[in-house]
Amino acid sequence: MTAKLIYRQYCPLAMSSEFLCQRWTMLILRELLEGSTSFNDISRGLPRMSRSLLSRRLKELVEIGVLEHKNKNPDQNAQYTFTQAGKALEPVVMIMAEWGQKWLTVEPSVENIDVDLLMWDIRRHTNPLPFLPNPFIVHIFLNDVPENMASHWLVFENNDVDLCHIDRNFDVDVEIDIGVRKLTKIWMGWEDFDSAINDGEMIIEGPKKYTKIASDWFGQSSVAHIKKIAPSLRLNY
Amino acid sequence: MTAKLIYRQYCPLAMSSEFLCQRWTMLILRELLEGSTSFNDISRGLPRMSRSLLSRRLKELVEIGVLEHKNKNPDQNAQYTFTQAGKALEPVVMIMAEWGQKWLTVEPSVENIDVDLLMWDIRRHTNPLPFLPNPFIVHIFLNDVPENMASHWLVFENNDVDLCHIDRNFDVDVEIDIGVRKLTKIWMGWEDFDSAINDGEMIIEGPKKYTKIASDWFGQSSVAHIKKIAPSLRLNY
DNA sequence: CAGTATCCGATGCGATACTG
DNA sequence: CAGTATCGCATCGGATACTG
Repeated sequence: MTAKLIYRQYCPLAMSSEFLCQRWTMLILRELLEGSTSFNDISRGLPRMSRSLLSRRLKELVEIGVLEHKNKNPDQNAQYTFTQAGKALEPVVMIMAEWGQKWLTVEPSVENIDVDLLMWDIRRHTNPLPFLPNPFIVHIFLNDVPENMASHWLVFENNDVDLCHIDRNFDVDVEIDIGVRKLTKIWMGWEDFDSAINDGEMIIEGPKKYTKIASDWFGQSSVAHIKKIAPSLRLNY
Repeated sequence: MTAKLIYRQYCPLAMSSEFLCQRWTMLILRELLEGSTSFNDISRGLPRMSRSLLSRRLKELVEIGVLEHKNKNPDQNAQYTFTQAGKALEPVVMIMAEWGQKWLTVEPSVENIDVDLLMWDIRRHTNPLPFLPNPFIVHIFLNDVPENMASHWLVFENNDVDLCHIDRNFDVDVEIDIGVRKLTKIWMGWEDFDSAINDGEMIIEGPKKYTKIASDWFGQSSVAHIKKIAPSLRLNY
């Protein structure tokens, strides 16, 4: 490793931690696991990380042998992918995420939600079901953020889903009206999709055949299936 | 948390990482899992960590709710123990350790072994078998370190094992002569106990009924059972 | 033994600006 | 799009000294 070693123990946890527990490293691995491969996509998932630091971390991970950097010479399609050893880190990332999902309070994290990050995150977990029309347009209106950040369109097309922030005069199929914190909680599995509709905090309009299975095509976070512990037992990190 | 938040994402991996991936924190958890509960014992397992930082980290972990601090008022037997949430971190620690055990090269870590740390680590995994005499004294002589650090005695007594650095004129039952790096490798499961004896790098003397089952009472690291990948595939962290 | 307060120096990191 | 170099400051953490 290019960086200086801190722990210098023969214990494998210490060795792993020397680089895995560097700032941002676990989250970079998460981005890769979520499917991002390009520098800009990874960066988009880590908006509070400086690009220069991301560059350094990726380089370290490549040097160590966790990642590979392909197509870096031709100026097209450069991408970071896991090596075999890197792929083996998936359970490490997942189990740490699952622990957090189960044990941590959510209140601090839903203050000051980064809207773009949330929508980016949602998009990559949507399910372009064959049953849906092509294209299938969903307009999400966030009713509690500044107007210029409120509208987002999910464009299900050709078995893929695009995210758009500008109104292209879409022929909208389904309209969703919701607060950004509520949306986060639903997407994370912290609150129930249907009960949000029933209590009126989420308004969803469109042909019933699409709205009634909205939770299917909308998707959820990859840890949404992990149940949280009772609120009184949750930790305030 | 008293410290400032870095990631500020609603992602549970990010939330967990806010404190789990602080410097030294994973290793503190390891110490607790290895059975240490007192400040000094924990510190002994982390010789390169300053006590003031350990103090701060423990305080943070207590504040978050991962640890409890018992008996801190009376000046006796103060101890740190896991809460329910903290105990649930065991798989997180283990899986990260197991990944390291499987995938990382060992060469950097066996340069400059901290002898006291190794012996401390060995002691807490020894097995005081009922079959052994009481007391049962093992003298370990490290043949490649400065003379004043070479001798260590394991004292199996009353179903417990003590570690001693001073010759108390012990009535030694078993004598072990070995290099410190070789000892580390055997203890970590990186090399085989018996083959080390056969190739002469480890000399063990005493009644055959004790020496032939030496690997049983000597014990091994808690990740020694995880097999390493082929050397050519290992990562240089 | 079981910590804690203070001090100050190293370095990690973000901001900015730049290249191909 | 895909990074990299430089600069300067904030903060992290080690050393030291101290307390109960």
